[in-house]
Amino acid sequence: MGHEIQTDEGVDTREKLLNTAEQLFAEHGLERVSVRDITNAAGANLGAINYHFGSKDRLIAVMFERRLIPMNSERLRRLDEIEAAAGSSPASVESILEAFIRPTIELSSGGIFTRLLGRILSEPRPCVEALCKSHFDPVRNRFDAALRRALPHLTSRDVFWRLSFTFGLLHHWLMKSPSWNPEWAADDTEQQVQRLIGFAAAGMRAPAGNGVENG
Amino acid sequence: MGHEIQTDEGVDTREKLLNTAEQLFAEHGLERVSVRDITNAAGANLGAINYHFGSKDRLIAVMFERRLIPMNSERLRRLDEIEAAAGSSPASVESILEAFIRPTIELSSGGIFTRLLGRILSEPRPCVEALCKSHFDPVRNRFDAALRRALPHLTSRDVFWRLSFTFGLLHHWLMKSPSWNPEWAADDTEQQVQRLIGFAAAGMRAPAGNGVENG
DNA sequence: GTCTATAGTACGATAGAC
DNA sequence: GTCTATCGTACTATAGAC
Repeated sequence: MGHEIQTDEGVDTREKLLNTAEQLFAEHGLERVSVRDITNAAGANLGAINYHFGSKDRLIAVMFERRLIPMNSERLRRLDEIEAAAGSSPASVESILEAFIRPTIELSSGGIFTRLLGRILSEPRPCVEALCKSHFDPVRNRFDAALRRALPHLTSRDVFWRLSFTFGLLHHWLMKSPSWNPEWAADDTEQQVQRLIGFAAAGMRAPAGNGVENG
Repeated sequence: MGHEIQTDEGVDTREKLLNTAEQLFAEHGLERVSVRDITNAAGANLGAINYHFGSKDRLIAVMFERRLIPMNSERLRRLDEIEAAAGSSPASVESILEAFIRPTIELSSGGIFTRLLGRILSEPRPCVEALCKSHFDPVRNRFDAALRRALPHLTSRDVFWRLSFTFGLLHHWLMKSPSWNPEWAADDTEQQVQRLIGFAAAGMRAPAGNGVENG
């Protein structure tokens, strides 16, 4: 890795630690990357993470929120926009799903954060589970409500499940998109978005289940 | 579902270690559970895992394969069966998906293994990634071929992606089904299977993407 | 603000008594 | 086959020189 002659003018240590942590965590997971790994790769000293963030957990929280908060804001902004445009009629399923999915991909910093996000959503680290829940629950509730309006023939339980499945396929895509299989990287971003939306929208519009009407 | 009064005669130490490890790993992940955690919870001594399995990695492999191998065999057996029953015409999308999904749930040992499987599929532990790949790739290829026959108007790339999305939503369901939200547990097994199949089949049957015909 | 040294703890694995 | 004691290593976090 490069020698930084002038650390002060390029990227400061704190920023460099965040970027390095993001890449290492995305690749190897939160548990298998130590603060030593990060500080070494960032060209900083061992104490740097504790000086700048206080602990490994707080570094993770800062690294996570600096991208997730703008992403969720953009999701909600887009949803507000399409609902306003739709006026009194409900927005289409496709447009609602697009409001969720497109920011996931467009605000992912070239794919690094998509993988990190996929990783983090699966990790059992206690400090992270609470973080995910607090950030995702309000967003989920907003999209759930929008989809209930778009699919009034479904019970709210149907919508709940189908939204969960949608998050699931997106989550899996986040984890695997860059590396798993060469074919994953063959389409461009726009094709990826269209494939995700097309599949999820069809699932959302599937015929309602038989007899389970307790939503 | 018998209770074994006599630990010495009912379940031997090796078996007890496997069962205890399965539960702890499913709950907290492979990295955050130590061999000490397992031997303590199993009422065995610290050396037991190394004596019976040689290492933590080998314990993980044995624990994983004892359930995954029968599960994959059953998936392939069911797929063979429905393809034989369909004769020269292709099997339906729903029946193919059911052959994959139903063994996942029915051979999950009351939900413990579903969560462990979901956990393990996300973990970056090197020994596990190779294990997953070697067990899943042949099964995936068989189902991919069956779905290409069932959906001849789709390109093979379309089928590849849609199958990936299907694995994704199933993976997410594996991870979250028991605990995440009280609503997840409200349906019985048969309803879960039908919801999963209904959503995935609709996604599989979605209109083909526009202009991307390079499969 | 940067760096070194190190405290204090937990880990996987092993040796050897029984 | 079971158990205890322990080795060597790696970790997070901190203290203190510069």
